[in-house]
Amino acid sequence: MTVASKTVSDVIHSHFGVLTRAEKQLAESLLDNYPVSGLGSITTIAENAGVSTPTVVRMVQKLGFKGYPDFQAHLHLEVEATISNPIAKHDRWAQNAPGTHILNRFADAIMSNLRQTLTDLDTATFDSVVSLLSDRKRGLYFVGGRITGALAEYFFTHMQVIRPATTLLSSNSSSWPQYALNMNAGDILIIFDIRRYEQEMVSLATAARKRGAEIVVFTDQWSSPAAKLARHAFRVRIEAPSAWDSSVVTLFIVEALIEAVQNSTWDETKERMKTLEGLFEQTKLFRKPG
Amino acid sequence: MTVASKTVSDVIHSHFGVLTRAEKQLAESLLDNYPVSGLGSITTIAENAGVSTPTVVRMVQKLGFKGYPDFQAHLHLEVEATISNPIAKHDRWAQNAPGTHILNRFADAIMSNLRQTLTDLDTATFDSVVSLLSDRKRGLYFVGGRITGALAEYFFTHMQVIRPATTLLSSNSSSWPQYALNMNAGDILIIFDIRRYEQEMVSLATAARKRGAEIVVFTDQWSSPAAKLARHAFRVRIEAPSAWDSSVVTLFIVEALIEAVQNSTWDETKERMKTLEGLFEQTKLFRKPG
DNA sequence: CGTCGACTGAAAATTTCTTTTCATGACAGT
DNA sequence: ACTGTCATGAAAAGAAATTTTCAGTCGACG
Repeated sequence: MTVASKTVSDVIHSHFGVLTRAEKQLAESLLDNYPVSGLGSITTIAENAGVSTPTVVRMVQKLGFKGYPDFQAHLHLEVEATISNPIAKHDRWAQNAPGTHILNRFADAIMSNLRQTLTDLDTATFDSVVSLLSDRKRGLYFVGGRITGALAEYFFTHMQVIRPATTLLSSNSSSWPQYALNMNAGDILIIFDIRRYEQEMVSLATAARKRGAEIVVFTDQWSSPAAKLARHAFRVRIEAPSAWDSSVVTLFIVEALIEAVQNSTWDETKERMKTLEGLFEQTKLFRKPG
Repeated sequence: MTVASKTVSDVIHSHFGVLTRAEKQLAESLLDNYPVSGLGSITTIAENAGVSTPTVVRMVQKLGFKGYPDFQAHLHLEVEATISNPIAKHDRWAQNAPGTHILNRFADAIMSNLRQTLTDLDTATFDSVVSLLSDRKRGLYFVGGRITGALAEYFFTHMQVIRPATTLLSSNSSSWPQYALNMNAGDILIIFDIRRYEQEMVSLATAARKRGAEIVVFTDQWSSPAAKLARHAFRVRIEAPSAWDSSVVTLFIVEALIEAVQNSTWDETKERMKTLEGLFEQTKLFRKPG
């Protein structure tokens, strides 16, 4: 008999009628807190159900599995399907792109990075950072390195629209001490530092901490040394089929943060954005009169 | 040592630094598709990671577990927490109520954007742009708007490492005419222009065309007016569950281009990068003597 | 009341998994 | 070049799990 695409739960239900007393007892136990209860060894689940191990073997064979390992393999697949995310199953990308094309390979890598990053990412961390960034009493300072400078700038540009008191540090580290000097207790320093890590980031972070600033770090899975000084750190997967690291997932998180912050302070942001729109229009008029 | 309430994932991360090569390899394998990948037997996961079973045992002990069964028991508890308690830490990718957290909704949107963009994208266009950018006889000019300026800068920073004759135009449009004046026939102007489109982009593109430059445009699905003047245009999906447009997929294409260009001119790029690395090192020595 | 058939778990047999031991090879420091 | 340290996996030893065997139990039915 084949168990094909039906879930283990389905199979148990459909066979419930032909099960014996001890087997029904076992089935109940398995369905209770399904499918996690089937994760352990045959001994464990036999004990939990209050039956003997041979009963387990007989039942899974009656259900159509080859043996207990086979049964458990099916269960594992189900757990995986339950836990793992929707983006895991991306079928064919661009049909016109052959499988080996760089675009496809890149897409695969980015998918995997995104999936892993989100798996590791604690939503509580994310939410905490959002509320930190939403607090208008705190000044925001953004800094990035040679490559990540663009990300810092992107983040900064948006936050500057959303709220006041945002500053972008030049990517030239010699000016950093002056910025640190201006920081007040409760201010936030957002650091982008992925390998190869910049030496001066640690000094900057230390100086900021001394001034009482909170630190949020965007780094890679191997963690910048500056992350040790941070209140919150985002460990992003950055590997790509390339000589360079990928910033795509980092940008993803930045954009999600932007939206979340904007959303949490919408009432205040709304007016601000309207005013700003007006200013932009005015600037254009100044430059192109008529 | 106790591993108490920290998740296995946390423990792996916090120990990542002290892991050896094979152990890191194993850790990667475990974190990939965590926590499901740790469900099988020690033999299975060792095979999946391409390491020996003793390595597995040594690592889990190094992580503070009593042995593999202990390690797996913790993992099982986490799986249980994940599945049976939707509000638990791992509720992202929510199985029952998909897309409640902003991260989920963003991920869905980006996935969809990426898929659609790749479906619409002609690989021939991509490859043509790669060969244009790989041609060292052509000068490269990058320009972006208020928001997209960061993308232009990111692209520029990488290309500057890979090849000579790259220029980043200031995002202040008043200086653009001077840059246009310097362009030669065959040079390439890479424009980032997504809604709301910048008026001056068309003027710049027109001026560049007059000088004989080729134009490559990154725009959105509604197309910047500058795209009409372009040799090649990337129409990227930019919609996000946000008041802002998403640049994630644009950055994706930029990174793919960077890799493809680097790859197609690796022999020349190699030496160049080595020299550059040396220069960076030297700079550091200058800044931090001793 | 006796017989039969089916169910069940104890225990043995078997298989698989986990842990330990140990030889090898790589590498840093002398 | 030598030496000691460490990482690694093959293989053996040990432990546990899985499957099979088998005898005891129970109820159905004559």
